[in-house]
Parts: sequence; structure tokens; C-alpha cells
Amino acid sequence: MISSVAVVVHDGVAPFELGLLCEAFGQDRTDRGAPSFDFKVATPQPGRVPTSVRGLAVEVTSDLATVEAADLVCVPALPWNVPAPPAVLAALQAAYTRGARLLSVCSGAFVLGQAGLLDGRKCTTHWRHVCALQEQFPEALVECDVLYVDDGRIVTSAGSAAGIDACLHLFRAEFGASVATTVARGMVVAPHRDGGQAQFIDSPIPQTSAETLQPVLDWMGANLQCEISVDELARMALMSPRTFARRFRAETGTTPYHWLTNQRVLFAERMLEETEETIERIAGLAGFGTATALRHHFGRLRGTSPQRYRRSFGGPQAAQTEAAPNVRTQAAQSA
DNA sequence: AAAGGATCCCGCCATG
DNA sequence: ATCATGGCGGGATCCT
Repeated sequence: MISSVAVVVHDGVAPFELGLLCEAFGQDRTDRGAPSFDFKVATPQPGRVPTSVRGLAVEVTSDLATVEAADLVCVPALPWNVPAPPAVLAALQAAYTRGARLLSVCSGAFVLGQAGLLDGRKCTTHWRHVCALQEQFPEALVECDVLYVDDGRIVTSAGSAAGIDACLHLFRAEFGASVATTVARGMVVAPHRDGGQAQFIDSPIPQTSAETLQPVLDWMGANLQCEISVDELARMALMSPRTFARRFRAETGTTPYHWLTNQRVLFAERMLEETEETIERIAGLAGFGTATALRHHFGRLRGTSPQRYRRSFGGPQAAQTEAAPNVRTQAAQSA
């Protein structure tokens, strides 16, 4: 369980990535049922830290000692082609061996790499830097087409705004989907930018217009329960299946089928948290024909079973989370 | 639990 | 010439 968060910065830190970490973990949203953290920004020598923006500096009061107490240590974007201060690397290594979780945004992955924490580990960074990351750290398993990678204790995320997705992912994994949604609402972003797991989306903002697949996406999202083939979707979009598949990838970064099962798992997650429907029924409502299919995809995408997920995040109490000052309820344990 | 059948989806290529 | 289209083959994945 995460209760304290430290962000490590040094000269040249990028304000946006620093800012999103402050926004995600430094805001008090307890009135809406989200957890609050002991949140600190730390640097080797406290004082004025220049940012990557000329003429803008931040005043940091905490030194690296505060990192020692943090359950989650975050690394925002930092100059990727210069060595990080040895004290920072030591602090990160210590945090890791102590059992803390680590999160990097954008070029922050290079600092984790310098600390030797990426060897043999799946990770990512901004698409402009993936090659450099792989070259500098040959042992790292760099993935280039994802918004973020969660490899157990270390989460690395792609450029800029993908850091928000990684933060929301952490909230989801630690506190459940409804808390993640609360935080997302607070930050006014989509709860799960999951249509596109890709960093690259050819047409950046698929706004509602005739040129776009948005209507079909909306329809799909609203009709998860019906079994629908990709061919039928293509017909609905007035395209050949081949063109539909291509356009779909261009706009969402995924394939139709993957997008759909993703939405279905998200829906099932909510049902597990907020209702007491049987797995069988949830499977039906989410559009998985059978409970077996639900278990299969849920396990594949979430690394756990629907039942286990419900035990940690669900139960009837969780349904009232709107009103109740939240602490995650420890639902029934046992096998 | 495993295998055959269906569906999906991507590289390739001809077409407009 | 460049670009979007869409048909096909077959490897991957899913379902039963």
C-alpha cells in the first residue's frame, strides 16, 4: 500500500512531467474518496533548481533523505544524455532494494537505467528516445509502442502525458478502478486512455466529425453485450473490413478486437466493484459469452482473476464509496 | 486438456 | 509521382 510519495529532481527537470506528478499524487482528494499521500519533492542540494525551461526554476526544500521514507519514488523527465548526480542514483537504488515502487516519466527512464534498475526489465520512454535508451542500456527490454510498462515494482512511461496514464494505472492497481476514475475526473482526463495503447496515434485527436470512427467507437462502447464481428463493424462504418482495420489502428492505436475486449474488461471491473452480480452474469453483460471467456481475458489483461479482483476492490461496501470517506475495505479473505 | 474450426489482423500487392 | 483503398494469404489468437 502506498502512503508516501517522493519525486526526485535535479537540474533540467521538465516542468510538465514534474507538474503531472504533483497533480496526481500531491493533491488532496480525500473528500471524493481518494487516498492522500505524504508527498515530497526532493533534490540532492535543496534550493533553487533550474528547469528545462529557460528562466524558470523551482524552489525545492527537501533533500534526498525524504526519499528513504517513500513507498513510491517518481522520476520526472530529466536530461537524458547527461549523467545524473550519483546521490540520486544511490537514492533510487536504495529505494528499490528497500522494496519501494518506482515510476519514471519520459526521459526519467534514463535515470533509472543509470541506476542499473532497468536490466532485464521491460520498460519504455518517449518514442523519440527509445533507440537511445536501448543503446545505452542493452540489457533493458525496451518496448516502443506502449503508453507505459508495469514490470512489477517499476513502472516506466512514455512521453509527457503518458505519465498521467501511468499514474492512473498505479491508482487502479493499488486502489481499484473507482479511485482511479475519481482521480482522473479530478485531473479532467479520460480514466483509461486505452483505446490506444500506442504512443503513436496518427490522427491525434479524433474529435467527433464525419471523418472519424468516433461514432462507431461510441456505439461499440454502448453495446458491449452484443456479439459483433469486425466485418459487421466495418459495414456499419461504411468501409471495407481491410480499410476499417487500418483506420482503426491509425486512430486508436489498437485493433478492433483488442479495443473491444479492453472495454469489456473495464466494464467487468466496474461491475465487480460496484455490484454483486455473479461472474456468469457479468460475463454476459460485458459481452463475453461465458464466464470462462471472462476469466481468460481478465487474467490476461489484469494478471488476476475476477473473484480475486472483487475481493480486493469490490463488495457491497465499495458501492457506497461516493458518500463514505474512503478507506479500502478489506473484504472477505480466504482461498 | 487438446485439437479443429472460426475469426482476426497484418504484410503484400494490384488498383484507382 | 504519391496516396488511400481493398482483396488475398496465412500466421496468430480465440472459441468450443
